[in-house]
Amino acid sequence: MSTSENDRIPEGVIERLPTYLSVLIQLRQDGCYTASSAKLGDLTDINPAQIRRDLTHFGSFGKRGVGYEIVSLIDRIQRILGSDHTHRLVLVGAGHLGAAIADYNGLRARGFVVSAIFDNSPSKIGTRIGDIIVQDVEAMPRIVRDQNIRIGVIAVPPEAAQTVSDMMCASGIRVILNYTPTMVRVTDDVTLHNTDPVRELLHTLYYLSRTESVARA
Amino acid sequence: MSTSENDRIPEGVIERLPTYLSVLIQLRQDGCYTASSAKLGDLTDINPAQIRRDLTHFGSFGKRGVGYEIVSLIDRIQRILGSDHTHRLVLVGAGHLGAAIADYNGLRARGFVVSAIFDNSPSKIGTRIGDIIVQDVEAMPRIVRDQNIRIGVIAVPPEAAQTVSDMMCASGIRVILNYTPTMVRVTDDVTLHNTDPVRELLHTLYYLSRTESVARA
DNA sequence: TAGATTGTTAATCGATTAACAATC
DNA sequence: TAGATTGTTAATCGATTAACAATC
Repeated sequence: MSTSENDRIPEGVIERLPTYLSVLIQLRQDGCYTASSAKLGDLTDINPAQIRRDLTHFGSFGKRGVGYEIVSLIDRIQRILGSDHTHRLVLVGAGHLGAAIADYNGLRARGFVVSAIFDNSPSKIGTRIGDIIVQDVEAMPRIVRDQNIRIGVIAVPPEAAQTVSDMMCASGIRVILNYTPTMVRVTDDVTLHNTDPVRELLHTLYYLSRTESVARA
Repeated sequence: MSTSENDRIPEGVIERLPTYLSVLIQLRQDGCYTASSAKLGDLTDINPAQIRRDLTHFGSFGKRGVGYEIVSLIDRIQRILGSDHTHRLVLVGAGHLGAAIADYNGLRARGFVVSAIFDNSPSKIGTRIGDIIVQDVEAMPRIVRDQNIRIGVIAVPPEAAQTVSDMMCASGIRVILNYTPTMVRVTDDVTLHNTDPVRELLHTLYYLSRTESVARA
């Protein structure tokens, strides 16, 4: 019964890997060469034992008495996640939110390339965002298929989210990042990730009222 | 040992409440009056038993044989989360992302009001976003204190995130929503929520490569 | 009453953590 | 070698779920 690669990996582990990656990249930029699980734990608020255990799901990457070699661990995690090569994505919605996503340099820095931007408004179609020309959303399915693109980002008004999602599912998109508050339904072979600022605010609000009750008491 | 209110509530429960709220609001808009845990489970992909159990942490809101009365459950959850009244927030960063957040109607619809928008660029200060005039970020601490605002949203370039976060912590902000990829450090009395599109993409990427390996096999 | 669905228990499952031998 | 830190085990902790009696 080996430690690595065989078992199904808990979702929590996968969720933490990008966090490790962020911290490691920051550490390397700060000039560090190695990092112990204690240091990573301090920076991420994750228990060091858990970090070590998470990593052993994929192999043993550290040196006892030393820690983890940052560059090589970055490389390992990137390979695990599949971010060791470039991924193209399509973006639907050329409003402020779409523009914010397209402008965001961090995407390219981490291996994501916005291949095309779509909108359905004649006032948007034909305009540029960065160096990409906004196209009619009707052209999306063809481009997704032709270029074999698997990631789609939804940044349209909430009413249009389900329609766009349906188009993406039908076109062969495999991962959807939905920036809309609408709870969209997707086909079984598509992974959906919702990001709703309001839902996040509501969640933190609970803790806000809690700490204030405590302060009152 | 009563069922309600006393025990510490698991974080997972609190994370799911906003999801229930979203679905309930959609159901009511669709003209429904009651919803069973089975129906909610279907719409949220959450196990019905878990939904019932989550709710009993706070009381018993359903009618056996009938389900949950939607309006009253919405009301209950809003009270639990503290979203039964309006919350003001400040937004720092008047770029595309800031504009997208400020423009977003869903905020107001769920009880959040953008009280002020700040930037540090002379080209932004004095311009309007919606009906709010962008102010110099230097004015932020005073306004937060004077208006007793407890929620801050960071939508600035990554390099500036820690500085803005520090200012917010020092001003008395209690909840920070960070839309920057930078992992900021906050004081102990502040709740931080990070939203990084790249981190979310990386996370879903893992499942992408997985399903494709399976397809190959 | 009969049918439906909750609230709740008890069993399962899985994730987190402390501890330590292995080893750099 | 002595000190440090990993990899890994075993114990703990908590969350999920199935099942069903209570009850609308």
